[in-house]
Amino acid sequence: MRGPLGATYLDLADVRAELGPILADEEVRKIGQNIKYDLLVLRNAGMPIAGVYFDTMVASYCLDPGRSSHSMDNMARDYLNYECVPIVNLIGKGKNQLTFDMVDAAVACEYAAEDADVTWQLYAYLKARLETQPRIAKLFAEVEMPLVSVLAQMEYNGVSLDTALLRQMAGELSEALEFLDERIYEQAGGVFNIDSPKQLAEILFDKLGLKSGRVGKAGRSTDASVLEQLSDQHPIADLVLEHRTLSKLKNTYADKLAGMINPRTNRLHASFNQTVTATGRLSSSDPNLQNIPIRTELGRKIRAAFVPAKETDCILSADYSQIELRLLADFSRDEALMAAFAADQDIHRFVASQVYDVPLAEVTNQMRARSKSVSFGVIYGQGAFGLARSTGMSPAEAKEFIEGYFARYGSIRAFLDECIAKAKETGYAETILGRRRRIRDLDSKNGGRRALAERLAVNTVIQGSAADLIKVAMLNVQRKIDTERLPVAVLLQVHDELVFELPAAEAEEHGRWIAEAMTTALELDVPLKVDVAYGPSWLSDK
DNA sequence: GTGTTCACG
DNA sequence: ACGTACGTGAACACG
Repeated sequence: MRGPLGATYLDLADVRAELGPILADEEVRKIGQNIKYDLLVLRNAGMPIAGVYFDTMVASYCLDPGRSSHSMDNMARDYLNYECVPIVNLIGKGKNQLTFDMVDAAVACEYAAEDADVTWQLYAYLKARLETQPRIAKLFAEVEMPLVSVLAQMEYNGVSLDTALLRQMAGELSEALEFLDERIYEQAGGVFNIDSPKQLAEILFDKLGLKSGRVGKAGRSTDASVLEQLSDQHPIADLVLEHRTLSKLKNTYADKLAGMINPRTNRLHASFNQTVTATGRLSSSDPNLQNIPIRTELGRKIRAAFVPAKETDCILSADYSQIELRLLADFSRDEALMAAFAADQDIHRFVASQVYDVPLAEVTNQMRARSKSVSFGVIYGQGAFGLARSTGMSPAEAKEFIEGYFARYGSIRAFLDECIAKAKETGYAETILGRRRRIRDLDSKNGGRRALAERLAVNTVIQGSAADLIKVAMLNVQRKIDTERLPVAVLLQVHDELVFELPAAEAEEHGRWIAEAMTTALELDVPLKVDVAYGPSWLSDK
């Protein structure tokens, strides 16, 4: 057939008739590069795929999650010593770029053939490498490959948004910002671009003569921590902080989200990326739905716009409680910590009572907050300086507190040391399911680099194991939805949380099995806990 | 394209 | 003396 540009192209009905049955045949194993994309494109073109077997992008990620790119071109260059024909040769670039369906079929065929050939060769190469690493091969075959289809389903589901609410919020934010603009210009004695850190620094530190703090490559920092320091010296600091908060909310969320709704489905279909992070976590993009505000009252309201499409449905969220600390307790086998989780104690209160050596009832809010900071700090490998900064303690106090913490939790110290020792010995940090991240610089003579490597060795084990856990949970949840044909749609994964759309009348019932599926995803010696909340939007109180 | 800033877990 | 908590993605300014 002839297209609008005179190019020949294939008729969709012909393609569907020819390829549809093969693609739908479970017995015909599918090998591809970034198969999630094909799953979505072909499903939307009336050709659902079964028998998803081997994704070269996902295989490469399992073998080396720290690699900067798992694109076919990049892998072909590194693994096959082959330079692929750049797609720009076919479609050009910039504003006159074509889409692939506008390319003449004969030209497209040549390109597609290279694509298939290179993917096949990558498959052979990656399969052989996987065969030398049984745990990674198992992780790939039993977790990551099945997850491809789950993520495709999530992306296909998308999420419904209350656009009127977003518009209203954007309007209110605009008004508040205009008001703030005027007051900032007043305080600054002139108009400037508040969004330009460079111009803002000139106003603050040159024109108004405030004392500058940290300096970066591009000049004096104006970030939130600096502005907070300045807030008792000049009223402009708080105004700028407020301006930053509001413009972030407006530009990144209130204005943007509605514009990304697919007019065909009336829903927002983000990407959940499986081959991006070094630790095994997913990432989300276009838009990122893993960083929707929650920490402040105002920002949190954005979540009210994440709604079910039908009035009879609801949004249900299920999140792991203290997942990383539970893993830390399990890995370190610290008896007191394990007992505290077994008894379902408020873990930060419990730790505070032990470190300060006071009865649970006498733990103050400050004691609890400090213990919470240290526990998080442990997971990230934080030192006394960092703890001091995050709690407001003096560095000496912080140092003392950390010493007290490890005096009480010697087995945690031992676990951290073991993570580092293992990584030094093997060159890898390894998660509960055998996912491996290469850790360099553990022997570096540069103290800073070595310390960073040690933090990575620890953090990767914990963060990566939590990622393994929720991936298994997602597989179990989607499997049950499919086999029992339940009216439940998985919408989002936010690292320790899954978000669903389901009939409001059945929320209790579905919440029960979802929590069960999540808590039993992996067998640990520490009980896992999942909090479930549901309501008319993602805002729903917990 | 890079740097800064800030949203999340 | 040095930097100083892990993992992400996006908007904006600037050259």
